[in-house]
Amino acid sequence: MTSALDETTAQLRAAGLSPTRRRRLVLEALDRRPRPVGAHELYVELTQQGTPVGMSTVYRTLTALAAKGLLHVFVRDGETHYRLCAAGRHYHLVCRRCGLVVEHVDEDEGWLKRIAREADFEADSPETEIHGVCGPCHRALKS
Amino acid sequence: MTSALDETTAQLRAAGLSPTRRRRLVLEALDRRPRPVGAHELYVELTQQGTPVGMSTVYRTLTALAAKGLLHVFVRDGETHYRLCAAGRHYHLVCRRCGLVVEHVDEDEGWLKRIAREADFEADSPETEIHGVCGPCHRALKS
DNA sequence: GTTAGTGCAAACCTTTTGCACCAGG
DNA sequence: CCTGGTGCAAAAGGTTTGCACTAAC
Repeated sequence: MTSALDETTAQLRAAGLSPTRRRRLVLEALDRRPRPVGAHELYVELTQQGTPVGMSTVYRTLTALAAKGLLHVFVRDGETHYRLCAAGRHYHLVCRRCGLVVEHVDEDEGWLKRIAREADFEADSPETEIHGVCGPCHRALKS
Repeated sequence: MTSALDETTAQLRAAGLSPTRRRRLVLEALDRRPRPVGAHELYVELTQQGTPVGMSTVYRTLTALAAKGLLHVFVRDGETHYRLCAAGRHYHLVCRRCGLVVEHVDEDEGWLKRIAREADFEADSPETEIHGVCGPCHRALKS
């Protein structure tokens, strides 16, 4: 069966993008990644894996997917990185050492609302970024 | 009296940077800004105000001040922006419309610690970023 | 066949760097 | 003097764009 392929196809359709070969390959590559990827790295991966893609296609696809809300965007060392995102309210914990991003769902839904109210903000995007060092990296640094 | 000048001088010395004319001017310009400024904008401001400065000096000064912890760094539309920062634990609320950044001190010190613990992170930098729309912008958008 | 997608190369923009000059102690 | 700061111009990324070609319905 071709469920993986079908799934990316469905995702693209749901986003209102025609499911072309390149787009599916980009989405599949993203699907395998635990942490945000830069356009160039993705380009190299797809090219080496025997799928020639133009840089512009990579950029255009990533931009389109992000605009549709399928990807989260992170900036790391002056380079934009993208990662598949879960829907719904959650926070992002970003490791500044290895770049890992953990999506954490907080049970205490009221916290963000309270902060926003106190600061006179509409915190419409719950994708709050918390920066630090992930557990594995922290333990590696201590040793 | 020249207290303003003295103050930037003191800030620079405290940061371990010799208080040159250019650096003081950069710091003073930042002091007048409620929201993060990009290097180019700062360059234009200083130049128009009759103080010729090289772009490289602006960049080098901003980088140095940020490295010393005197400035917070934000990325907006692919351009790095800098703002004088308060010391101590606080969150940043960033308006995606006007770029305003509000520093909010939360009384509930435990929240961040709890999130970090649950996600196995060391949230060493309390300068968490919350994105949204500030009150004035939100009201402007509704009208 | 018509419309959307793609590749290439050039352009763009922000930021960094090399090097000669300058300033301040 | 001598060291660090500065300016200029060039280079270095990363990203976008114009245009001709291709592919999919």
